[in-house]
Amino acid sequence: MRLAIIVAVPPPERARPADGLRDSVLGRDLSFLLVRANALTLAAANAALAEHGLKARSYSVLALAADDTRPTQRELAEFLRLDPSQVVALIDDLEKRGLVERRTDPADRRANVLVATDEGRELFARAQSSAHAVELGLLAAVTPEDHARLAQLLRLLAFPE
Amino acid sequence: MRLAIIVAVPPPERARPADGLRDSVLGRDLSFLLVRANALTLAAANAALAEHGLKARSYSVLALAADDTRPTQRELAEFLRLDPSQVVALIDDLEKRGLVERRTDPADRRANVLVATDEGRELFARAQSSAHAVELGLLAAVTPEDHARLAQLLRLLAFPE
DNA sequence: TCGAGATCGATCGGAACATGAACCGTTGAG
DNA sequence: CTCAACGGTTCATGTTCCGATCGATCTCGA
Repeated sequence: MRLAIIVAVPPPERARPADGLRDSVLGRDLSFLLVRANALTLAAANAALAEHGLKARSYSVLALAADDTRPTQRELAEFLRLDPSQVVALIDDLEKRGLVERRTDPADRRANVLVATDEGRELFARAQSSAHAVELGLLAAVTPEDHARLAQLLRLLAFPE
Repeated sequence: MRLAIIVAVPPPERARPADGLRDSVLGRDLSFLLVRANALTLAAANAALAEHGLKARSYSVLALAADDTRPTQRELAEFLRLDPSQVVALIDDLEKRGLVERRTDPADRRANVLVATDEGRELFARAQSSAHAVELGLLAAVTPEDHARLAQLLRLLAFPE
């Protein structure tokens, strides 16, 4: 008798624990999707980079130093969307660890140009393969063409003319 | 003579101020593109929401309250990728402004379920149209089909099975 | 029916991070 | 030569993150 009554209640009131939210207004909001995708991706990247003593930020700085574009700190700040004073701390750390060097730009002695040491390049190579592995893991459900398309579309958002 | 020597150096050493970085390793890195796209988008969204006294976070909470999924704080935290203790502060603020109410869930009296007041719904409607306008502005260079595709791909990243 | 253990929300404190003013040495224009 | 602007640094401030803990409530097995 009792059981019958319980079964009779049709709408489970709250069936899905948290998944229902995914179909809400926000689930269609690009800004929200960006925030959430970014949060998950960043967490995964930081976890993978931790074994190399890096985080996403220091990894980015090291990447640009290991590349042969010799960026000034100002350029790094603009590119990474950081305050110049944060770049100082980031480079201080990498420099203390011997991964990176500040060279004063001969063309403008106010500016520091960032270059990686050999040790920095080696560490970066190792970190990069960890990072790539993570990226592939996150995109397991995405075809290579869509992967490229996603990057292309994100570039439009990340670098508006 | 001197001039000749200087002119003889072929590579301009640093031609492009900061744009050269875009073509570096990172420019192909999905995680980095996400970070940067997210930073720009978030800044634009916050600027647009400021006139309504909201930020991206409080806007998201309000959106889910105004929707009729009656989320618990726990669910909000998981969905928005925030610490539960941060959700407390977010709701405190919205509740103080009369936009939102905590109702103890009759099915589990430990849990609070969040609902928007009429005033909250009205504010959300206004804020939502600001948010949509911004989103369209950011995607000016993207066709509607690509817009949809981008959302679809981001959803895969934001909600991995 | 009872009690042990888990869960929800709230609160607090310390760590990490963001933001902005003030500084010094350097640069480039007039 | 002077002076405003700029790159890098430092510091103070405010914001956000994250873990530990608490009281109330729920769940499950004995």
